[in-house]
Amino acid sequence: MTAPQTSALVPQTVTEVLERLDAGADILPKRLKQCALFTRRHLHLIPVSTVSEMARASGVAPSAYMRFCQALGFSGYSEMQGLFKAQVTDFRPDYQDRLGNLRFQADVGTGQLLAEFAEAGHKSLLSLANSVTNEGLDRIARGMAQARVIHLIGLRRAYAVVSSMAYLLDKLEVPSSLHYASGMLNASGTIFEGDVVFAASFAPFSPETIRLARESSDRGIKVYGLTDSDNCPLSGFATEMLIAREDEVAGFRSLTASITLTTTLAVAIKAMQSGVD
Amino acid sequence: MTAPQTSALVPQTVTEVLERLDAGADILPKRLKQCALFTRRHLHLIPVSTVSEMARASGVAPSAYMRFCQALGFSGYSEMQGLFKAQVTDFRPDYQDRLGNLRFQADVGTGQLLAEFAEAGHKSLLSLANSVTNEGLDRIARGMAQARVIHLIGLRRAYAVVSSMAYLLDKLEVPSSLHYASGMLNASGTIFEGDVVFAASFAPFSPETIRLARESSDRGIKVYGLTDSDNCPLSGFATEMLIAREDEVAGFRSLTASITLTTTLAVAIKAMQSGVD
DNA sequence: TACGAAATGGAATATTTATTCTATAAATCC
DNA sequence: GGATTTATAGAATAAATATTCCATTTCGTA
Repeated sequence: MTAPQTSALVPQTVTEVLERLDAGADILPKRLKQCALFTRRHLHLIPVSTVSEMARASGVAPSAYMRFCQALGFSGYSEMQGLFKAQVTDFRPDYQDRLGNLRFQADVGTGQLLAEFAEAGHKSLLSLANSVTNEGLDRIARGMAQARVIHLIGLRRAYAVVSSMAYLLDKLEVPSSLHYASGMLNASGTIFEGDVVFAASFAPFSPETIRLARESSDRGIKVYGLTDSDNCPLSGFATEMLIAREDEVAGFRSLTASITLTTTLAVAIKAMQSGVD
Repeated sequence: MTAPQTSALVPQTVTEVLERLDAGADILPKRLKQCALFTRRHLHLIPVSTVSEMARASGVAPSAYMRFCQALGFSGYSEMQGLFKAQVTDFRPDYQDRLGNLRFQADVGTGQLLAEFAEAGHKSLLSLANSVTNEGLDRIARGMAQARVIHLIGLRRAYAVVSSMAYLLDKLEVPSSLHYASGMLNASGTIFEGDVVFAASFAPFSPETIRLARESSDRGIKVYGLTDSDNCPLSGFATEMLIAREDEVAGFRSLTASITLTTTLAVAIKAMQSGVD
């Protein structure tokens, strides 16, 4: 075994790069330390950037960044970039052969599954624009912006949707209240005139959600609904409905379209309350 | 109002590219259709591939792929690649800037806002394929599939993510436990050997999440992490990390990539427990 | 402060990669 | 079925990018 060189061997994994980056933070000279610092926090830029870009972003000359790569053990930038590009390239080597049968079964790997869900997400987002009209969304945002308090209701699959909305509305300082399952039986008592209800319910529809929304509606409270189906019970009495269909993979659906829609809605509500628009 | 030309203009968004790709599938000549087909399913490869690579993967000559880019409305491959690289390169503004940004661009309508969030969703899904490797996801699914109980931890923005995962795992009959904020101080007592922890934490990172995950890790429990940043504290001790970056609109982010990833993960875990794969 | 060693930035060079051109092959129309 | 347009693949060229070299500066040490 020869002298304990700091580098010598070419890093083979991202983990190894990280280790050398952290180790080098102390011993590297000024400019190279700058490179290490920036690179450590922007690893994701490596595959899509040129040396010059990484150098400029790190605040050094291209040749300095070059020496930085070599100090890490690579022959140059290309070799380092190759390691990071491989992360992406290895992801799906032979997709085209399997087009057609996307069944979630034995021969389908995990990466394939992710590719399928991503694809389903793209489709869901594209169809979102078709089912949601500009004016409808605008009316809903306007209606909800005038509420004293926005009551959010959603169970099961819809719970994540309304809870993300609750988080965002809270951050935006829009008064809202997230109704949990346990408190729903008598939640009616906390909903007053001037409030609005935003209820999300996907097929098969939770009776509790429907009931609470209907009770509110009966008392003259405006109810806005979000669903994934044309025959949602909410549409029988809701002031206005939103539809977000999710493409499915092997019978499973993500929440891409729904959460994109509710996120938009929350931001639009805040925008209107701020007097703009 | 003039007729909406199919091409002519340079696509400015991923959404537009997707639309033209889907439209062109019918009208394009043979080789260019091959390009469209492959590219549609491998959008994430564009930023890290050369024309030759994309051409070879599509089964055509480089010059054919070149014409394909031009048929889409780009001047060439570089221009198309630039659009996809930009998504990674784009700089994310700070938390404090959000309301300011919102007011600044509030003259855009609600429908425009939805289009922007949809576009951000497309980008996030593309970036997901860049940061998650086939093998990494596979290892994680395998590791979590062997757990006695999966403990889900996530606060604030990450809460919706873990709660949707909890719902799905429950439906799939995979033993899991969702940890809420209030119970987290002594939650350590409910996590035993043979369990695994799945912790989600986005910048700025919740100390509670990190602490509970670290405590578990110190006790020999396997911890898997989900974050949106290269420098998440979890990566210091987690067995394995997942990164899901979300593109943002006016400083606001949806949860498209994160939930797509966790949905995939849940289904993959179940698949492994069922003995397939 | 003066010396040597190490580090730096910009310019020169080599390599890779995008793009265009052209001859040949299909497809389409009359 | 021949003529004309359109598509294709490979070779030639142009552009971008990585890499090296070297004169100059900076740093550490005596």
